[in-house]
Amino acid sequence: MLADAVKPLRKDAVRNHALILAAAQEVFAEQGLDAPLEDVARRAGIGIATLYRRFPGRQELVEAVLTAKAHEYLTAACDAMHADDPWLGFSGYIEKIFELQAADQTITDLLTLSLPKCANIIALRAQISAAQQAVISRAITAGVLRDDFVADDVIVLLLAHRGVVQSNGPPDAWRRLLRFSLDAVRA
Amino acid sequence: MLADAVKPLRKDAVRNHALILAAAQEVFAEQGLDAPLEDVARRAGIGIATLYRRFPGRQELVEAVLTAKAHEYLTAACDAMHADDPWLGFSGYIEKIFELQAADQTITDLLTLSLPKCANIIALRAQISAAQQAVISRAITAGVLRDDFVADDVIVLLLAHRGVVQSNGPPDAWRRLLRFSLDAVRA
DNA sequence: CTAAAACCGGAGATTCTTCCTCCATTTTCG
DNA sequence: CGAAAATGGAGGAAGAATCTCCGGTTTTAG
Repeated sequence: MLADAVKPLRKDAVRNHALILAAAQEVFAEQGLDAPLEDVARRAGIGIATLYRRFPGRQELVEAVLTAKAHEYLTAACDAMHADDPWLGFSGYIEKIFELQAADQTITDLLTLSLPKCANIIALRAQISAAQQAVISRAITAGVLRDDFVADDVIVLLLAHRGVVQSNGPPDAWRRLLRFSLDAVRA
Repeated sequence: MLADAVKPLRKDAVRNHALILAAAQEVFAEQGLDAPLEDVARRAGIGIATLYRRFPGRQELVEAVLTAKAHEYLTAACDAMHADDPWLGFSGYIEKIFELQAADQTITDLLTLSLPKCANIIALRAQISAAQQAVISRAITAGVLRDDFVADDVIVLLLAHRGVVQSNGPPDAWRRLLRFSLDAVRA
């Protein structure tokens, strides 16, 4: 493999690249990963053609956004792993990801969607899984989490949570579900 | 108000009316209330124009379908109210409506959607509410249901359930949520 | 400073989907 | 049988989203 000499982007191109990424984060968070790309361009304050020049298609943009999100998520899992108390670690983790998802539709996709050719997201996902499993195992060993709880249950909870968040009912209805969820899984 | 002499429909028209209704039940159950009406016509085996002649617009069709669903739902609530055991009544009710919703997307809409000018659905909904409240109150009084459980929590559970059902994960993931839900709300 | 190269933006062609109507043909019923 | 009622499918209207062309502008290098 030869090191390909990538021609450096012009500085306005670099700036727009960043603007697009930031706008995409916001728009995807609000509308989901299939939001119209025109909305992204409008929020970035640039033309649609520019967006297509920086990111050949939706896939590339989605990958960039999800990679950033994955880092955020991974931080939550690591924090939980290192918490003092096993139950606070676990429950804080669930609360945290519920909050993330309440503010950002893309979180569920991050864990459930299959991103075919995106190695770095797959790698991040593996790290998240590992940290999450540590949180779960520790809580079960400490006797504070029901012993039949498995990693897939986190996804079930996230899917359930999304159902509540996406409905247009009272904006804090999901806190009620959080409470139910924690009551349900505590040993 | 004069009694308006409604001209009787021709027998083929009556038959098609029934075919459309049956098809709409199936299609809406699978795809949601905003499924294309062409799909309904196709499943009914009739032309699109015929559908529009029998039902002027989507609204009328939706109301007809939801009215039928509401009866089904009301039956579940009444059964639960008359069950021998308060907990079995409540838990059986939740399980029943989860099953209904797993097979039929429209159930959530029935309780959450506002159907402006449809008196009979509003009436049915009131009956459902009353029966459901009886089931809840009885279970709380008997000390088998957490005493802060309210009617709106049923909607939270249904919304959560829908989130799981609509995801394209394992088709029985929702049973896991059912288990969590019942564990969470039992006193 | 100047000109080439890179970049920008938005109009608009394209495709897709759903809704709904027109009208020639078929079915029902007295 | 014949008139009235009903049917079905083609196709126009409308809206949403994707992606490209190209005239004009900004950056960069010599």
